[in-house]
Amino acid sequence: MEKLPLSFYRRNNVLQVTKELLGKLLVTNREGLITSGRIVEVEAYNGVIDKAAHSFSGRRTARNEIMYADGGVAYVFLCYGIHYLFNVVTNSKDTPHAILVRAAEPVKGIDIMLQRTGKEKLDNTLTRGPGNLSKALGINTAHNGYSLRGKEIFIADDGFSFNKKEMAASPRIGVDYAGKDALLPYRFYVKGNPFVSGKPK
DNA sequence: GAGTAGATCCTCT
DNA sequence: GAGGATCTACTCA
Repeated sequence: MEKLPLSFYRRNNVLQVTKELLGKLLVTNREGLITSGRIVEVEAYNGVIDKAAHSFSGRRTARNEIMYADGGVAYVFLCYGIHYLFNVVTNSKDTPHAILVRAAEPVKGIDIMLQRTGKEKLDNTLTRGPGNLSKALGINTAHNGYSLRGKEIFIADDGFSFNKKEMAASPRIGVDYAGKDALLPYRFYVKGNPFVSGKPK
């Protein structure tokens, strides 16, 4: 199992990187507790020209500052006061591309994830949707800016990949405020996977 | 099964 | 002071 190299994240085509994240393993290691999931749903946020992105038109604030960093770090923010959303920053410095990881299939540490989410047994709600995923993996704003090749949180390739026929694209979820950019097919997911969230329009 | 309200808090205007 | 890259539970049918 290999951690993805920085060159994977620092390419300039965020859509390509987004597609290639499907099937990779997202791993967290909190105080020795290792949990991981296979990524089955992601969304691309295309820098300054994407109205749905926090970085639209070059907006740069304390919150989204990390989007302007070199690719290969985590961007975590709190949404609706309740949910932490985990993003992968891509491309190079000053180009604020990011990928929202929306869902993963539990692989390791399922009992730990159940404990964190207060669930009794594994079902498809454990890591379905960005809020649940972060909760199960123990991700919060403390991880903002962390390297994705670090000890506590990283993304790895274990040689597995989904068949192209199993993947599909659709508009993104929950970004209706973005006008016509809300219609862009920037969401990629694995067809028929029970952990994939949302209802594409 | 579909539709809606409520939770809850940080960030930006 | 408003609202958000969400989720769940509850209503009504």
